[in-house]
Amino acid sequence: MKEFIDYILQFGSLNQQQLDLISSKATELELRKDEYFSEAGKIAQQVGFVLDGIIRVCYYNNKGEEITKYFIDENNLVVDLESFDNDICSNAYVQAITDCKLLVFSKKDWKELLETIIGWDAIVHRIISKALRQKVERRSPLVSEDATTRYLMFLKIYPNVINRIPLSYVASYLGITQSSLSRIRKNIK
Amino acid sequence: MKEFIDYILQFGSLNQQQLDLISSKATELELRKDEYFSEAGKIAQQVGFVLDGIIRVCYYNNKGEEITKYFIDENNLVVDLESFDNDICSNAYVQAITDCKLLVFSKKDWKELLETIIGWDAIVHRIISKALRQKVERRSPLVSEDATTRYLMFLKIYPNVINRIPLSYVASYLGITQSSLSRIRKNIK
DNA sequence: AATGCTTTTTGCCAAATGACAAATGATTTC
DNA sequence: GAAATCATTTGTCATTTGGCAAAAAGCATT
Repeated sequence: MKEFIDYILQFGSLNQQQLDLISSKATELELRKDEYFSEAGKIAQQVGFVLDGIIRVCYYNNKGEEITKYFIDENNLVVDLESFDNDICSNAYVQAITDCKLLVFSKKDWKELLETIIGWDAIVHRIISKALRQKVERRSPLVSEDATTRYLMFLKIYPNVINRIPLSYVASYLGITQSSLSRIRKNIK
Repeated sequence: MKEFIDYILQFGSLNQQQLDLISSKATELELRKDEYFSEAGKIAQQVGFVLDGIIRVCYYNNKGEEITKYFIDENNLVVDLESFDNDICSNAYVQAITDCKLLVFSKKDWKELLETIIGWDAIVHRIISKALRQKVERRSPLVSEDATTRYLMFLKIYPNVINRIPLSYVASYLGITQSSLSRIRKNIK
């Protein structure tokens, strides 16, 4: 829980009472490797915070290829925002790719907190904005780079991820094939 | 001006008095093809709204290649947000790539409006969030696609742009060379 | 219409990446 | 610890894309 409080307080201040109220709504959730946090075709019902483990968000393009949009590792929020906010079906899978431990908030509790705690929605706004900006900054620049550079950029952005997840997921994030990535790694070492 | 009011009102409601106040702070700005709206190394000082013309945002990667991050066409906001909000030097050029007509707000006026008009900051929040989401949705998916598909995706996203700007800018947006793009176009027709 | 300037297309070849299959290595299960 | 399963590496070849330079096309100015 401390991790989550520290995380929040990076984006604004809240008093102890407010923090306690937020804490009281959080429950722990464990996900096994390969389990889904939320799924395409369903409406996202919860907000999570990754205490331990790695999550990925992926979808299938119109050629049926599985594309990993991004990874979420420890001390980050995980929520399928478009679906959660607008109560619409998601088109993405949010999947644990290692065993994970999360804090979760139900949609009901989350909305109540937003209405109850003064300043909380401003903090959430900042958190979401930063997450969106990160998404732009992280994957878009890959478009202009060759496969080797993409891999090196990945290593910089997710330094704690590479040894914990299958190579194929990294390849599908970078937009290259698994065998290309394998060869690239051989050349770098 | 009407265009801008209509744009705003998509994101929330304001009364006539509030709209008038906003309008009173806007000035018109014309940019000739190739002129900059804001530049790398400087601090963004204004928010713009494109009435006519096309703008692009670009930067140079560490190989010195010019990369177009995105285009902004009519009836969209243009602002180097990171720089504008945090008063830090930008690393991107915001450039008119056709002759442009803009509405602009000075930073001072923009901030005053945010403090004065109830609900305006919520609207701005929504506008910015949508713009960020668009950026994620538009360029990131290109990573997973081959050059032809990238070009087709570009045509869908910016249907009014292709015939008005140099091919080289499109190529630098799609992460392919100009000659490849030229060949791809030949094959599609 | 001739001139210069910019943009786009094309040709040629090299390099990078993909597709597919097989081999190797790692991990889990019984 | 043998078998089965899954992940990674490697081989071979085809395809795509890049690099570079020249030609062609388009545009503006005179």
